[in-house]
This record gives sequence, structure tokens and C-alpha cells, in this order.
Amino acid sequence: MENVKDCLSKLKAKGFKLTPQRLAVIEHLEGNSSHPSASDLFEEVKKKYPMISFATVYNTLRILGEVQEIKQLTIGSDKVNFDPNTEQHDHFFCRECGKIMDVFRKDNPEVKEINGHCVHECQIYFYGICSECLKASQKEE
Amino acid sequence: MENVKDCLSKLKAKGFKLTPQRLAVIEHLEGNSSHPSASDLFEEVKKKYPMISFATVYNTLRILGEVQEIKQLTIGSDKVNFDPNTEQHDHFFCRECGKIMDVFRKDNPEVKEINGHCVHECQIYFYGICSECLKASQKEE
DNA sequence: GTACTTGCAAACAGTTTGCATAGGC
DNA sequence: GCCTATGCAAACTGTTTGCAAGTAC
Repeated sequence: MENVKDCLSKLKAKGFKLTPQRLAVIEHLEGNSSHPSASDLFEEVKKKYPMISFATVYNTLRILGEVQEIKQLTIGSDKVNFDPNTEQHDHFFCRECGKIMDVFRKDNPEVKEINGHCVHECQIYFYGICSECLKASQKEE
Repeated sequence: MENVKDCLSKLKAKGFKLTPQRLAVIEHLEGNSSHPSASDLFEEVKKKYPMISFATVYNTLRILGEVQEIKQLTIGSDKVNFDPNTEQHDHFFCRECGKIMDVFRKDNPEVKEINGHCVHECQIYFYGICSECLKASQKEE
């Protein structure tokens, strides 16, 4: 997702209606690098839109995925997280605090084909302990 | 998981008991490259052990993960899949048929540290359409 | 005015948990 | 015999669905 404006016109062009609820979800996603889950977004949006429902959040996330304005991450194994940054980049998951961090590397494989299979997308997930949690555990000792 | 024998002695050494149910799950995992889910394993094991319960399958999978005899894959986004091959390799997910395939590549990053975070594990997931589904769709046209 | 969208609640799937019983060691 | 593992069912979590009422266009 480049910016809210482009995203809205993309949705409009595809025939989707621009409801205030959708706008609120999109605004919470723009430039958001915290990789929120559906419930994170629901809680956030609810502050401004107390009557918004889960179904609407999921519906909006689904169509944003369809028009490729966001990507799904399954790094956390329990819930799906969403990333409005659709540029190719990797992710790090801290097994201590559960945070997901962006990782930008140069040697990303630009693979279009592998073993005869056609590749659309590649997700690289790193798992470990983040720098903050490392520091915290060193202090404890 | 190298072989059933080593796996069993590893469990024994860690103080886990070797029940027939666990053995059945382990035998179904050895050399299994189909990346089964918990319910796949449950159904398979049930053929020999009609009285086995889901809880036991999950329990066994949990301890096998603890002793690092299997790895969890979250490539499918809905359920977790298990891989008894713990050697570093990647995976391909076919969005058409849902199959998960092993991908062995040479240029895997051997990353131990990234942006100050300590890396324990790396999972690389490719998404697309597998060679078989590509063939099938070409025939249709 | 017409369709798509919303909100609600119920349904659903995968996984986890509590507890009495069974069984490995 | 002790202590862990099992089986069952119920609980739990994240997500999806059905439907009447609401609203963007």
C-alpha cells in the first residue's frame, strides 16, 4: 500500500464501495509496520468506530488482499498478521516477546520458477530472540 | 528425524515414555515427505489404532518438536503441517491443489544474526502453482 | 433504486485443556 | 507403585458465514 488515496482509487476501480469503516481500516494500515492481526486492527478501529464488527474488518482485509494492497504473514503460527508494505522483504519473529520485525536484505532470491513450479510469491521468516529481549535477559544474569 | 530408533532413544533419554500410540505416530512420520497436518496423522494412525485420540497426537507432536525431531510449517495459513526432515530446506505451497513440496536449494542463507536479533531458525516459503496443476490447466485450454 | 456492505450472532475449524482411568517403567 | 500418558469431551481462539437492515453510488 503506497498511500490511502491510491488504495481507495484502486478499490473504486474494482467496483468496491468506499465505506467509512473500510476507510478507517485502511488508514490504520497505511505506513503501519507493526504487522497487526485482525483483532489488533479491530481494537484500534473500534476506538474511532465503536460499532464496527469483526466481519467488516475481515471483509476489508480480504478485499485488500485481493487487490494486493496488503500481504498476509503466517509467521506467528496462531493468527494471521497483515503487512501493508507489499515490497519484497523478509520478517523476523521474536519467540520471547512475539513481535514481528521487518528485515530488508539484498540477497533475496528473485525466483520465478522452481523445480518446474511457477512461483508467485516468496516469504522468508526468521525465528529467534530479538535484540531487546537479548539485552533484557543479559541484565537479569 | 533420522530414523525411528534414534528418535525413540532420544525420547527415552529425555524421560518420555514410549507408548504404542507415540510409536505409531513416529512411524507414520519417519521418511514422510507429505508434510501431514495433525488431523492427517490422526486419520492415518487411527487405521491401526482406532482408539487413538487427537490429544495424544497433539501431545506426541509437541514433544517431538521439543526434542527437535520434527519442524512445524505454517505455510498453509490454516493448519500447521509437520516435517520430520529437520535438515535446512525450503518449501513450496501450491495454491491450486494445496500440496506442500520440499525445495532443496544451494543458496540458503546461513544467518545467525540479523539486525542485532539472534536467529535460531529460518523458514523459506514459496507460493504459486505446481508443475502438475500447470499441466492440468494447459490441457483445459 | 439497486446492489453491495454492515453488524450481529451463530457456526466453524484447529488446537488446547481438565480430569478420571490406564499403563510404561 | 509411581508418575506420566491416554481418551474423552468440553473449552478456547481465530476466522467465516447467513441474514436482515443500512448505505454508497
